[in-house]
Order: sequence, then structure tokens, then C-alpha cells
Amino acid sequence: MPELPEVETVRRGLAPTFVGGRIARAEARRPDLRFPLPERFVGRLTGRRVEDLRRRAKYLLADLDSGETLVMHLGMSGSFRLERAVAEVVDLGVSGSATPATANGAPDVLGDFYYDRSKAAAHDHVVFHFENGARVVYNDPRRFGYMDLVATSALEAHPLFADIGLEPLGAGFDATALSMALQGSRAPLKAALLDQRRIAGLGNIYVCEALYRARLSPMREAGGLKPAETRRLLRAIREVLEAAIEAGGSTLRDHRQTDGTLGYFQHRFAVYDREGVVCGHKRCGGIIARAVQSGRSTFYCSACQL
DNA sequence: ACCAGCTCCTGCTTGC
DNA sequence: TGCAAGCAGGAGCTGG
Repeated sequence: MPELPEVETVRRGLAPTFVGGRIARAEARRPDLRFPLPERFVGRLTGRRVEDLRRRAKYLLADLDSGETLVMHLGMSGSFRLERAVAEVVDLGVSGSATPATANGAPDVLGDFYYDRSKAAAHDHVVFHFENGARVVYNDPRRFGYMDLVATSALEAHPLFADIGLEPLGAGFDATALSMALQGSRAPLKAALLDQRRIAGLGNIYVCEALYRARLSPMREAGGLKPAETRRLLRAIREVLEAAIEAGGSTLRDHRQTDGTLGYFQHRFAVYDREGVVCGHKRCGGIIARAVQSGRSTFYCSACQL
């Protein structure tokens, strides 16, 4: 699900556990996600303290005290689940089982705690066991996500980041930078904004929402915006991302809570997945349409997005 | 160089 | 109700 606001929501949810925490043990339950996990993945994580948890575009970056950074991308369907160690008596109540057990039947004991396995799910691929008893589980049904370990000092030069575009909530994201990023592109605006080498962090949902908010047609030639239109787009991108973060993202589970509470921004979509609905802009009265651009759905109002 | 389309994977929704 | 096709928030790769 994750576009920038969801990844930022995840970062905020995980930060209290990650930052300053020490990974007592890590589990890789399969050798690969989208790509193979790096060599000695588990060994390089074991015993490491997490110094910081950052976000760059849609990537989560956990800086380790070993000088390496754990790079995590959630792909289309990745999510983290934060589990707290629960005392045995509580676990018994939740699981209804006399002996808390792992999926393979062996007791799952760490320190003085058992874990509530009632939330254990298929597609739990990577697990971080923290020294304080917290556990962070990475789940990803479609397995489009990936993880890598990269020397922190070499992060910028890493192929994943070498060509990455503007950070839309960063200080450098101004009208000049946006104009430069789109300059010369003959691609439709929609496609150009999805291109992570130009602007990094927007996905299909927030591109649709930002273009609606900016009253710009997704079919416009990206390099052909007038200065006032560029400024409108800039403001729209910022506003929609900030509002979404404020709402805890869209649809994505809120990892600060263990009850699966959802983000709320999906209730505020103006166009995304709203084909046929009457446009809410002033007295526009247009109908939200769906089109396909580079193989993906675009939602927009042809009456007021020009 | 740039761009559109295909592809990886699983699961949910839709339409017959 | 059942089943299969179609579609999904990402993005690397291929080929035009």
C-alpha cells in the first residue's frame, strides 16, 4: 500500500521500538523477498543497536551501530506488525492454549516472556526480536518488497539511491526544483510524477489526488507547465502528503497500535477510486472519470482539471 | 535518452 | 454459490 505518507506513518510507528533498541535476534523465514536477502543477513543484524530510523522517499532506513544501514522497501503489499511480549497469563487468555507455541509446535520463549502467536500470519517473512522483548514482523504477501544492508557512508552512491529524485517534503522542494525535474519531459504529467527519478515518494493514489488538487490534467505534457501551474502543483503535492500523514496514511495499518487500526486518509480521497462520483470542486459538477495511463488507473475530473 | 509496456507475486473483487 | 478473469498502492527491465 505504501506511498510516502504510509511509509512515514510506519516509520513513526516503529521508531520508538527501533531507535535505541538492540536486535537480539533476527529471523529470515525465506531467502528472498523480491530479491535475495543480502549475504549473512541475520548475522549482520544480530546484536546490532539501531541508531536511527529514517525515511527517504518510500524507503525506510535503519542505521545500525555496525556502520551499516538496513534498507527496507515495502513494495505493494508489505507491512510491519509490532508485537509486544506478553506475560504468560495474558497469553493464555488470548490464545486459549495451555502452551504457547510457534507454528511448528515448539515453545516460543524469549527471556521471561511468551509471545502471543494469535496474530501470526502467512507471509511473515522477516522478524526482528528486540532485546527489550518487542518483536517487529515484516509481512508481505506479494513479495514485491525488499531489504538490503548497505554501508551507511555509501548509501547515496548505492544504485537504489543514486538516481533518486526530489524529496517532496524536503527543504529543497520548491518551484524551481520541481520545474527542473519536469523540464523537457514530453511524458504525461501523471507518468512523470510517478517516475521516482524525478520526484520520489508519490505513487498512483497521491499523484491522482495532487493533480486534482492542482486542477491539472494528468494528460498534460509534463514539461509544458506554466510557472503558476508549477507552483500550484508544488503546493498540492505538499498539502496532500501532509494531510495524509496527519491522518495516519491510507488504509495501512497503524503500527503504533496492535489492534489493526487503519489510517483514515482513504475517506478523504477526492478522486482516487471514485469513478462516477460528482466532482466536489466548487460548482464544477463534472463527473470523476477513470482512464488508463501507462497501464495504471488514473482518476480525474475532465471538467476542472485542465 | 526517453517512454510505454511487461513482469514479478498473492489475494480480493467482479462478472458470468 | 462457484469459478476464473481481472485488477491492485511499486518499480526494474526490455524493447521500440
